[in-house]
Amino acid sequence: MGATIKDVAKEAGVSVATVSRVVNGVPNVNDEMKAQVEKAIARLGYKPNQLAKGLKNNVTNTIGVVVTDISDPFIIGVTRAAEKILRPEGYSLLMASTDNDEEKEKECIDMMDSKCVDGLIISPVSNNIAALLKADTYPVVAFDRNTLSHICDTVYVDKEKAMFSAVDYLLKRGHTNIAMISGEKKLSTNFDRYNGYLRAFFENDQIARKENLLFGTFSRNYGMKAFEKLVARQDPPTAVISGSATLTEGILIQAKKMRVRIPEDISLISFGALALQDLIEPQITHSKEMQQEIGTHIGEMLLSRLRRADLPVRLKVLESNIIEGDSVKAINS
Amino acid sequence: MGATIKDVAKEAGVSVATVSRVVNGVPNVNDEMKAQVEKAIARLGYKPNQLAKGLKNNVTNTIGVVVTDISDPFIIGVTRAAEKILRPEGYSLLMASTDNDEEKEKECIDMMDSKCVDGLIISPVSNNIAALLKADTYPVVAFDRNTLSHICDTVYVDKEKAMFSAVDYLLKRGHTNIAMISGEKKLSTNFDRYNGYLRAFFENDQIARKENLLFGTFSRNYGMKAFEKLVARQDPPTAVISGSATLTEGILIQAKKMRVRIPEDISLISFGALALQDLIEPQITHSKEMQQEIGTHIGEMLLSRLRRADLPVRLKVLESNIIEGDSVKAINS
DNA sequence: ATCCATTCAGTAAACGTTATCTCAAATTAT
DNA sequence: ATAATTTGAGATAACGTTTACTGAATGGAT
Repeated sequence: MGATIKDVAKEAGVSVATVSRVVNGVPNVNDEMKAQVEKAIARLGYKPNQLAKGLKNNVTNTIGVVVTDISDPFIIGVTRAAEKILRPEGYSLLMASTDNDEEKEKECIDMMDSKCVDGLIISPVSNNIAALLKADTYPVVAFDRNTLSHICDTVYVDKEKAMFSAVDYLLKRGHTNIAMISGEKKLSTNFDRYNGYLRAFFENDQIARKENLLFGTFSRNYGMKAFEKLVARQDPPTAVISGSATLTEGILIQAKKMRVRIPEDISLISFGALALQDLIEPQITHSKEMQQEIGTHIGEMLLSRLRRADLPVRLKVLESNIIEGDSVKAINS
Repeated sequence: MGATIKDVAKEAGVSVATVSRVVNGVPNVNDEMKAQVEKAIARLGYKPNQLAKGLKNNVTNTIGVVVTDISDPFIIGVTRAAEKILRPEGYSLLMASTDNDEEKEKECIDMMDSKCVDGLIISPVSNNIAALLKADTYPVVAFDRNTLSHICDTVYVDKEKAMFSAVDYLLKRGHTNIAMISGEKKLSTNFDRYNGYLRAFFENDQIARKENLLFGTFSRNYGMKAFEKLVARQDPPTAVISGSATLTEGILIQAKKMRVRIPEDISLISFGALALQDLIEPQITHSKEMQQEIGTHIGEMLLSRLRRADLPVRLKVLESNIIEGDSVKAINS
């Protein structure tokens, strides 16, 4: 334990109230005394205890971040962008991974709550945490899911539309046997993808086949396994849409291993670019992940709500375009 | 604010002391009363306020992580591995990026201090933060630097040896014009690289040239710039050693752009593998980064010291081998 | 010279816990 | 039946802050 306010008071020969006033820049304190206190503070290296401050003032200058995995590249990109906004305002980030486990997610939220964070950034797993998250009590910003958009501020990319665009793009180029490989089925973001997929088929007067929709986890491993399974089918798809950059990595590794050429044998569209896009053949046609934009919006939404709690609940929907590469082959007759 | 211990006491018709006893599993409390209190807790959804607990007990169950950039892949890998060890023990991570700025680093440490973290994980920037970091007051584990190894527990990879191995490997294959591209010159990890580089030349009876040592930042951008500069020289190096995976990415991108073939035109060894190693031609000869091992050791060291403060200061040195790929061409006569 | 504002600094209660100290009641030993 | 011990639960101080309240001293207006 470092020096406390009491030590400073004694050292400077004043009361603790005076020290507190000096520290917090409250007016009505004599210049001479102020100088004396400041000298004592410097001498003792006094730093106010944020725990005590938090207890008294209900302010911790800490923002909780509850996500599936703090080492997921997409999550990190988002978090880092949010940190860039929040740190200059004095906030630091308390991070916890849920590993896509609803039980752990509940624990994380409870923990954040009992550590009295000033706000929370969350990409929810469970579909019924609305009750847990007392979003009316403190600022909460959700991202990458839209299940909470009526409860708390939310920023997400319109995945329905992005998926629609991707499927439409493929259908227009003659593909109809189009597989989609994505993460956990229960996530709203995957329900959106599903809807976009169906709508594109519907609008193009084509029939979607349910065995072309593969859900697993957003991991390199699942990308490999799912792709392997697809290729082994009697009627392998002519095109695959990958739900995340991590999945795409797995798909590409597996394709290389099985000597499946992209796009000659199978076309590919990815949600999210690869970290090393520039070095890889072919360039992958993809829909932008927009980590920066998402993180920045999260930071700004949180700040504005920290300043004014009575704002209406906001929903920021970002749109993602398809960036063309060379991973799609047209197979029109 | 949720319910406090007082509310629970009132609800259950007992004193706060009794509630506290129930919550903390202190014996000597009547079963009937205990049941009553537990019911009240459930009814009110009471969760102990960690701020108050921390103030009273000097325990926050929070570990600070002070690193150059929380979005650096190496740092994240390490942090995530440490989290895997620490979370099950009830600790969460408070993270802050220093951006390699000594001033910011000081602020981060002060902040962690005033937020009363139970321990600190740090990869220091400044060479004289020993005074700041009261490592005798609370557990500190440093990594990726060895400047603090006499002050606090440290885990790092022997970069001197790794660099020696890399340079030796190249010299033995006929290279003598060997460039090294690395990050910030002031970091101890780069001084170690420098020493390893020189020792390899010395032991092989070769002369090292100072213009072959390039220091900048651990970023993709610097990798590109530095490589461009090297290639443009009158006597471009026949081999390049890259100080990190991020730098290697930049180097490869630049090489492709300039149509420099690896290893035909220039050989390459990288500190750290690429995320997509498997997809890239050629396979890059590299020295393992060992994020997992580092993070795990950090977590374990921290835990053991949290349990026993009086352990001697420990230094865990990991060794990294060269993994051969196809990015080095022998040029022996 | 008296009164009223002002300015400044100290006292103490409060934030939500825990733990020590009491003390009453219940149990055991005589 | 009484004394000695054990058990169970309440009151309260303390952790390090902030802030409303109190009050002394100064200064200006009458």
